[in-house]
Amino acid sequence: MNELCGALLAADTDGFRKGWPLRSGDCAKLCVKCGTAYEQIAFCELFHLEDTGWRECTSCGKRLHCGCIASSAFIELLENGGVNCVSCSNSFKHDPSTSEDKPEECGISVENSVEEIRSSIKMYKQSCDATGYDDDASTSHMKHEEIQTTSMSISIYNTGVKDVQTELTIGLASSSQKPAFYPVEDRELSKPYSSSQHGPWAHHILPKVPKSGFPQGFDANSSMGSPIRVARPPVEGRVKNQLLPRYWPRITEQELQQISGDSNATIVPLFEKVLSASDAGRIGRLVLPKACAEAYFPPISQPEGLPLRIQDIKGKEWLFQFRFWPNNNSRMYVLEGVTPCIQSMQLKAGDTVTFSRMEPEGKLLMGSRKASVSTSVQDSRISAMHNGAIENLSNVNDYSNLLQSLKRNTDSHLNILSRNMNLPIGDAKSRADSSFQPDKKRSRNIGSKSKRLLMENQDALDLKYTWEELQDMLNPPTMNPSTVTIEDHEFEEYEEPPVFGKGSIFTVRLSGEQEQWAQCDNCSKWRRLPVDFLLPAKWTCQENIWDGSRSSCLAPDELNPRELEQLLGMMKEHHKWRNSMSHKPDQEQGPSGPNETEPSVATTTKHPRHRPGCSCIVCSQPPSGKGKHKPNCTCTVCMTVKRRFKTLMLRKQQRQSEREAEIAEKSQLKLGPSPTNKETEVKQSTSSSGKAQLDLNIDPHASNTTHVSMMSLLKAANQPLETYMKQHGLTSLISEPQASSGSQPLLQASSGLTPTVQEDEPQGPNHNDNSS
DNA sequence: CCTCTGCATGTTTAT
DNA sequence: TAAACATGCAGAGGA
Repeated sequence: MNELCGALLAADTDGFRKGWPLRSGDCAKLCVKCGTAYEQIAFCELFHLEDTGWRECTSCGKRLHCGCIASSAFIELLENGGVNCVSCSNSFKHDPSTSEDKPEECGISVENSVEEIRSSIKMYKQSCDATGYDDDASTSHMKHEEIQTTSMSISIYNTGVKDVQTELTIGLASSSQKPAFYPVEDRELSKPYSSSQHGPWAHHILPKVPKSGFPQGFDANSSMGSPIRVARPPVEGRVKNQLLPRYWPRITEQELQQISGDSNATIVPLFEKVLSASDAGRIGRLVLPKACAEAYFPPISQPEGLPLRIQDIKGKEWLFQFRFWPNNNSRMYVLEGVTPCIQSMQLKAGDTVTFSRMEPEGKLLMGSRKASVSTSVQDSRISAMHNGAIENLSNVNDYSNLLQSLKRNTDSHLNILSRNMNLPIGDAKSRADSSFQPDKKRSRNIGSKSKRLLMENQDALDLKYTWEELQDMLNPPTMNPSTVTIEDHEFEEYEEPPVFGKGSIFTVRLSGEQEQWAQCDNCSKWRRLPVDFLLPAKWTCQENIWDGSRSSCLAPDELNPRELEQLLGMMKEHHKWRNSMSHKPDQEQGPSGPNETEPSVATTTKHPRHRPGCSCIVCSQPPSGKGKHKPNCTCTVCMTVKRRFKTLMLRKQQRQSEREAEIAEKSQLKLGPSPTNKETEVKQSTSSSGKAQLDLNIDPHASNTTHVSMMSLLKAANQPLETYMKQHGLTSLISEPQASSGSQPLLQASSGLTPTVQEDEPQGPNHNDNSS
């Protein structure tokens, strides 16, 4: 039976398609011609139920039959032990012991009292009277005597609360005479999924539109911003299933008016598609969603297809070739010859083309929407939210949070985009706009299909963060680590995970002063920071404690556009340089540091993985000479050094204890010949080298230390590092042999302006020698 | 050599 | 895992 449903319901009969929200195939599951009931309800008039339209009984696993059950009220009922399916009227009383449903028993079917239902219906009717909304369409199908069950959705506007749409879903189970009423006005707002997938406007289910335009009672100039109609397109023709939401037309009032012009024609939005790079490219082929093509365009049996006339919003008629390619036993529909039209509309990848149909003549119409419209609408809605314009929404806080989260994500995305693409934030925003899609699918994976839109050139690819760079962004947790040994490798173990620090840019002024630049996560302005400041994952102007005049997002940017461009250019060069370094791992740069091609970004000269701000033990070492930190300095760098130094001391003591225990054990046993000195040496060397692979804190003096008490170590660890080093005649935390071996010399940046840094990583085979 | 055309293929998404 | 879709690509044809 199901296979007939879509086609039959598509018929313009009995007013089924007169009402906008209640359209054939939406909630109705009866053929309007024959009255046959169909069990499958692909959709309810609730939005976003396509993935929850079927719901299994939590006890028996039996599938219930109405999309309405996805509403929170219904789920609640379900969880309370049972529910009447508004589709088949069967009630399910769950018996977990038998895992069998008992249709003959009525479960908790309806929570709303009859009075509540009547009241709501009355409210609905009053609303219809007040707004002129004609409910014929919603009720006409009820005239069918054969109808046993159905459900309908009613959208009510301005029912006492300004700009708030109250959406009611009424399920009628006529056979059992048990109407089920589910107020679901909170549902959309409380479901992050909804908005993340379809944008914050997605919950607007607009009632019917007599012609073009929005229903009476809907304030197009309201603080809700530009009204966008998001409606599932009609189910008709050969479409077997509902279209994917991403193709649902989001038509603005302005667009509707543009399309319809002065005519009295009714505009039926069909579908829309975000242009891919291929679509917008010169090849002139627009790939049509299969379901849309088969649903709304003329049927074609030959690959050659047929010419199709489509009128744009300016009234200009375009002739395209609508055809298909055989593809994997399927078809791929394309509209050929769209380049002139695309160019005429000045569309590019990321923009959206919309397809509508003018009724009654059935002429196909083509509209477009620049990608930025979506964002601006979103923003306007956000600002509306912030203005409290819809504060009466019951779940406004959640919704607002959601929107702000969305915006944050967007901004964050823009920041990354700006950073990665070497673009001013405005340009990045522009590009992001072109790819911004509120669909869950797209937001879920920015780097997927939209990647092709975002990263169009090699430069952008070059600017992706490398794994090493990401490592640099890992800020160490604040807790002291414990040390675990796994297969001879020692690891610092933190209770808290490391966090990603924010990326930043390091520069050196002509005066020799080092600078770090970071971008505010709120306003995207670049702020100057101390070079040794470890950026957290998120950083805003408010945290700019070093420059009171720029500790607010309102403060002007310190960089003019040209300087910003230079800064980003430096970053780009820096990336390139680092990439080239990463491709030549064995090739060390000379002691003079970076070559001519290296930008003036201050980095270590020997190891591209390190830079000022890096938290590794080497980079954390306070700079010697000029700018040396004070012994009691509590800056992040010094604290990190102290912490690691303490770890080092503890580990040294532990190792010494182990060694002593081992010797004691051997001397006790005396069972076999003692290993020769050489063997012992080899053994220790092997063991040590094994650990040294990952040990950042090897103290070369450990082997010379005969006995160190824990207390003395702790004492040493707590005293200023300089004091300790002075007492032990140390000039560096790195071993003297290491420092003098020539394989890992102390290095200065070419400019001599970066902090003294040393490698803390194994650098090839020689590394083991240094630590043994 | 360039463009067009049709198909193939890899990627992403839905089920 | 299958379907949908974006895009690559080889061959044909024309400038």
